[in-house]
Amino acid sequence: MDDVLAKPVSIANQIHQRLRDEIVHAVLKPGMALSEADIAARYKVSRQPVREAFIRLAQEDLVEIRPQRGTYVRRIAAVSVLDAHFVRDAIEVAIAREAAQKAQPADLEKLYALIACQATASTNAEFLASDEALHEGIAAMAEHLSAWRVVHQIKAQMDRVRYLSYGEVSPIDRLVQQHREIVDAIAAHQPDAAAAAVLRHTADILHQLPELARRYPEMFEG
Amino acid sequence: MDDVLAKPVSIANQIHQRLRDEIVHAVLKPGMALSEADIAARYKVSRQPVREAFIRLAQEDLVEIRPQRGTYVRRIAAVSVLDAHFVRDAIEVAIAREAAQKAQPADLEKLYALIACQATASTNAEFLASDEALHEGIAAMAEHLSAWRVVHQIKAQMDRVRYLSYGEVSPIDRLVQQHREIVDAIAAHQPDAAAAAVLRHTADILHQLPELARRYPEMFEG
DNA sequence: TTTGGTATGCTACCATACAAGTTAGCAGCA
DNA sequence: TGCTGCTAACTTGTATGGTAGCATACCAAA
Repeated sequence: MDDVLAKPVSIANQIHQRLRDEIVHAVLKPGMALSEADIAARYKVSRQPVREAFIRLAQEDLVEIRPQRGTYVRRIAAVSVLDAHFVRDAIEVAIAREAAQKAQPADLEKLYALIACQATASTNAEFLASDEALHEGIAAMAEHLSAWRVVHQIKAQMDRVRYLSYGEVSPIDRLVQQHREIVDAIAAHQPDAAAAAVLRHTADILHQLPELARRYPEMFEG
Repeated sequence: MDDVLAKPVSIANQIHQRLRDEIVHAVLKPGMALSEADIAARYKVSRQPVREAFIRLAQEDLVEIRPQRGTYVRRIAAVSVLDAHFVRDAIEVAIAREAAQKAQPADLEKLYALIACQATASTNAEFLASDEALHEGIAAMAEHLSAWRVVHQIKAQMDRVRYLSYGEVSPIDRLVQQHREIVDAIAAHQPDAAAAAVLRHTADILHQLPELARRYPEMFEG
């Protein structure tokens, strides 16, 4: 299954993807200063493609460009996570409802395969990758892939928090079980049940938020 | 009421805003080729800020950058409009529900003022501006402004169609009436009624779509 | 007529140089 | 000691030149 955004051709695109990953995975910590010149030197390229990568990241709200001052990895705003959650819920519930109506046996098999894959995932990155693939698969089934692209972008804010919380708060088994409930409801062509299952699933991260903000205060703003 | 994205400082930002407006208002027609050099010459600036504006537009799906080939105003894909509609519905319905719960008298006055303003609008641009202000105001009341930012971006795809259809299909009076029903439901603190009103409102454009695609085939793809 | 190679002019992409603004730090003075 | 103001070292923003890739037109050969 190809990634939803696959065009790693130009240098600017490559820099963008790498920086995006590093920010989402919290390798580049919130609040950290990023200099065009520094990144350019690190990757042995000129400032120009780095600059263009920064522009993309800024539009995704992952960095903040302060003119003539510097570019900084955005701190995680609790309100942003809440709003990201709000938007994601709205879209994914709608997607799940349509998926429940359009579900085909062949598609369902793939989803269950992904869930099985999750259950045996050994690393957080591995789990989150198949997690994303699952949600994307559901969107594909509902024939709303470009709606999923919106979620994908929004999700970056939440994923930063999820990487912080790996193994600390949310047990994998529980998430896998929630996934199973979602797909079961879809397979049974029950839109309401699917919507409810999605809500239960996405609600989890919100409960973790206050604890995480307490534990990693320097990564949050406000 | 400030616009949701107000930072027209750098040349790149100014170029971006102007081009965005011209694309959304269909001054720059779908399929038209945009050259960095041409735009730079038109606005008497260098190619660099134009290029950065193109990058922003590409991320908003308003232009398509084909490396070493050219940059083109995206044709309107019917499926994109459908998906834009899908996402917008999902978010705006959720916003309306929360607005219905959090509505304050002072906020409601502003909304009714906007509706009155719409009823007397003489140009399409004027109407759409206050239309946007109304929906943004509802989002502000629901305390989900950043969710509205997502809608704002998505909406660009639909607005291009709306500008095509001015005066031809959708009578202003009808839209204003729909707005009134939405705000009435919110004022009455009835989430379900508000959601239903929003759905009725946003459904209109979908009915216009086939007719518009028939009338302006060169602006659509597929 | 059709096919294939080539020249030309276009494009976006990248590197480099310069400009303009901000900030931190330190020297010097009250 | 504490404040003021300058300087120097950053930052991003803009301009410009050169390069590689693609498309078209043209011409020659089959």
